[in-house]
Amino acid sequence: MTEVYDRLLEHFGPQHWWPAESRLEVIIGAILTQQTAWKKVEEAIGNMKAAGLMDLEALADADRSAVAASTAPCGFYRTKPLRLKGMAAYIRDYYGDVGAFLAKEEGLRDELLSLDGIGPETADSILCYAGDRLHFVVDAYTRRIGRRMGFLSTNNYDDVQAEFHKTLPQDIQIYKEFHALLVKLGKTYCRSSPLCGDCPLTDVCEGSNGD
DNA sequence: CACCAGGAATGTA
DNA sequence: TACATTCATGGT
Repeated sequence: MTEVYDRLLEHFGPQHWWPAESRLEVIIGAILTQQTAWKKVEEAIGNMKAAGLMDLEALADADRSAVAASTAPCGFYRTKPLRLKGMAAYIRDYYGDVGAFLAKEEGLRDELLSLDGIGPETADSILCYAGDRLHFVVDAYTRRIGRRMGFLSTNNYDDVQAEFHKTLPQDIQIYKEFHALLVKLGKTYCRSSPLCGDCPLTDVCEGSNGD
């Protein structure tokens, strides 16, 4: 697994994840990017900034329709605006600000999971990229690649994450970079089998199908 | 036309 | 517990 990381980093270089100006922006982006191309998330975040919604108070108190107008490029107009507002209201009401919320030592992941619209991957994205916690982010590419490369034996989210946690160095930068690199590899070579021939890791990849 | 994007919630067996 | 469906928009 670590060899895969080394070779991906050498081949693709640093991916500079997570692109954001603040931790709130990471959280918002994590919710907006669900089943949505990142380019659209950038548009939506730009819209939110222009509308003054990149702020915990403003977002929590904003009209759902106003938030929807900004997040429109990301689709899910009935759910995402409510989820963003719900998240903002929760953090504001119970912690005051994002920093205080992310500083919580225990139970932070469970608390994130209790919020509407935040599942395992989104929670770990927030913990890893906004909170600098050692929570590896497991996505569809990660499981597919891990299985093809032969370094993952299970498919369950928590089990896959545990494999990474026990194999990787306890280094937040590696956690951040590795996940970004796996997404980069997946988007570039693992979408359709013909591309596998040009993949830089064909020598350690067992096959192109099996999904 | 089908398929997917830096998933989650809900329903079914 | 393990799948299947729905959510919405825009790109390929």
